[in-house]
Amino acid sequence: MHYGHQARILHWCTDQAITKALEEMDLTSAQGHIMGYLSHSPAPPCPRDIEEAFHLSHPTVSGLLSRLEKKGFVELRTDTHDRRCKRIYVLPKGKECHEKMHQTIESIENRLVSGFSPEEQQQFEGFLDRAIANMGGDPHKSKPKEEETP
Amino acid sequence: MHYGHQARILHWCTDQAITKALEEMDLTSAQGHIMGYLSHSPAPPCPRDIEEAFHLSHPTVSGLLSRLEKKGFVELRTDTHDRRCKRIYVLPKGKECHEKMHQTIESIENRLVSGFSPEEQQQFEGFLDRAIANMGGDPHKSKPKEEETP
DNA sequence: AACTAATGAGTAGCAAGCTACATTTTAGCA
DNA sequence: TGCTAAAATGTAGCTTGCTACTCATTAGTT
Repeated sequence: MHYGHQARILHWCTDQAITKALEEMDLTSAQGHIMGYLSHSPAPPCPRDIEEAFHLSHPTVSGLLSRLEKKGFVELRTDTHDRRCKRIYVLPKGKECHEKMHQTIESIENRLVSGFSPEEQQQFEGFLDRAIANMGGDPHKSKPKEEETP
Repeated sequence: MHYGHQARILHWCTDQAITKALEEMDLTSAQGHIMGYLSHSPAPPCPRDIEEAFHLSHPTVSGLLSRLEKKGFVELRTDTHDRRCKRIYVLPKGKECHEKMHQTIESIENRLVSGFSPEEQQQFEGFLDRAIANMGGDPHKSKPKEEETP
């Protein structure tokens, strides 16, 4: 009867592992997640896309991008068609660490469920999804079908 | 294959629920957890105990306690026998919210696993514990028997 | 008894999260 | 066309987390 605490601890030590793996690339955990997102984006996204993907607030994303820009991982340029928007371009320094980041995340995911049978992995994932749904769910993931009923 | 992300989301939305439930008591989530710990302590603990219980750093606990003291929930007094230590005393305003906090935490835990059968709850707890152990474990919980071998 | 170790707490300064407010630009409507 | 509403970003100021450093006090050693 302390699942909330367990979720907190699990998130905490997973984040520790990510932090440790990324620090040699001069990236924090939060910055690394954003770089991972950028590496899978077909077109340069705008800060708003980051906010929605990670459910973060405007100022948080703004600060993260400023620091990533200051370190030379990305560059922000105003969109030509909509001067309100900024587009996030990954610079060569940012592209260098794509593969390493991908490997890092994958190895951490594997480590988390090492010793789990395939059935247990499936059960665990199902339990997590049900618990998340019970708590209100991921607000940016649970409304994919609202446009079908105009 | 994204358990780390699920753990992050589960922790996030659980914390949202706690934050919302506590804000009418003028407590943040972090402050509420500390008040909960204090309400179960037989003797007034020192900041060091809080650090170990929540694996937080000195300055974090220092800041949290200052804010709790400024709001009138607790009072810090220097220990009579060891003048390095501070003792954390819960003031009347802090005691008022004990029961409500306890109910809040309990109802959130129940909500998290609502719809789970008793067997599923047990499995889920076991999976979480195994995943935590895989990631290195809770560093302040895994060394309880070191004093038995002097 | 005196010197050194270790321990508890505090401060400075940073990253990352938030709300609330301000600014600029676009979109839509009269 | 011009006025207002909405959208994207930015800024100010807060809480909460961290590391590195400093200070006071106790404990241990000689």
